[in-house]
Amino acid sequence: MENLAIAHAPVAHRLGRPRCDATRKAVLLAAYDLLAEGGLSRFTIEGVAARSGVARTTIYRWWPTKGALAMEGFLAAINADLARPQSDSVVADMQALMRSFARLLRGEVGRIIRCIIASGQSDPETIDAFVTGYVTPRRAEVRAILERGIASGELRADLDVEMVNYSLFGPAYLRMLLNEGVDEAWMDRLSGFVLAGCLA
Amino acid sequence: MENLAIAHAPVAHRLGRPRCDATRKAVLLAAYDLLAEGGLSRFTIEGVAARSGVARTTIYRWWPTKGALAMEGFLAAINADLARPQSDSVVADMQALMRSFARLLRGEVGRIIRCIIASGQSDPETIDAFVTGYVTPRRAEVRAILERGIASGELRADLDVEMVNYSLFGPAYLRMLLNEGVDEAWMDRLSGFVLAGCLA
DNA sequence: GAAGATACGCGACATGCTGTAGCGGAATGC
DNA sequence: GCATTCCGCTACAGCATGTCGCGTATCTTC
Repeated sequence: MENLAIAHAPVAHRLGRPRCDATRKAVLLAAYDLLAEGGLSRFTIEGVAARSGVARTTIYRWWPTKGALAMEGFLAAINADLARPQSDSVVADMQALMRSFARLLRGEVGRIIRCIIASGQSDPETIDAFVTGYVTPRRAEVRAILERGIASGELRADLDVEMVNYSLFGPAYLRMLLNEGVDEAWMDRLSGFVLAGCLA
Repeated sequence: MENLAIAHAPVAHRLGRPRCDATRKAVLLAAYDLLAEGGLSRFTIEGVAARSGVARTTIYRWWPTKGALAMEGFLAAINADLARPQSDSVVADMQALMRSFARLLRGEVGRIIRCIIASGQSDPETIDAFVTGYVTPRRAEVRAILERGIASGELRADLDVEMVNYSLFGPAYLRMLLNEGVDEAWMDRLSGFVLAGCLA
């Protein structure tokens, strides 16, 4: 809930009344809740205002678009709930990570990610924030695991790490967005398929 | 423009004035145009009504949701513009197909697909229609190519065809949705990576 | 302590889209 | 001719958006 120096940073203001942090947090929490409960359709700035008890005009003052608000509410709420196992086998670690990602996509967070991607299609800045604040860090984690595997000789030395990343996450996102379901069995099948081609 | 017995079929009406097909086509064309021009944000039923010259109430009578209208406008307009090469090499064929898919995603159709996926996130029926009317047929084409490769011995006999499908299209969709760009060079790299693991 | 600056809540307003309803005219089958 | 259905028109209520003042609260600087 604290990793949010992204926008509206405190800036060590010099003049005037400082921004009320309780208000800001109430807005972000309400945004997250509404997102998690009702999806994109029920997510409105008016709704966030009503739920948070913050004046609607205040929200308009600080967040430029609905998407930006949703994004920040999301980023403010996610705690590192993705498993980060580290065993002898990099393949096993990746499979565990992808299984945990599948659980994530099926739950509350998944619903919010869908909202963000959806509203980002008509608002590039939302997508940028999502990529910067969420996707890129996750990719870095995967990259680290894979490079560990390369270093240990478990994986091919000439492995295209970025493509492995895409081949694992791309299908998962797609299945979620197309309502095809992201269960652990399917995810195992996918990671099995992709990682089989990565072995040394 | 004719493959549309999906909804509102003619039904060989027995009584009353038959539905005006020109009106229906005008609506679908306007829907497609608005989608292609302005994206999801500028796509409204009111806008479609204004552009098509059809009364707004008439549109409400025939299309249940905005998403359904967008979907049908899209499906009514796409002609088979995906390359369907058939050479000696299944790998080359797949690479050509994916390149052509990359071009598609970068163009007008890509923008519309983004709209459909976006509005589908708060409207399951839109996604269903998209999967049924677009995704599934395309998957079948890929499956046919891959099975040809298996039969000819070019590809592994135990290949998980469905996972190849996902590994190729999943990343492409994801890159498009995340505004990362789907250029042919990247697509070649992806298909090269995936198909390398499919060889016999 | 006073002045200036900023944050917040409140009320109001214009705008646009949604979704529904009723009416009248037009086109069809019986 | 008649029932039936389609279509366009007008109207309406509802809701969300985005902006504007205004009054008040809270902070820094002098």
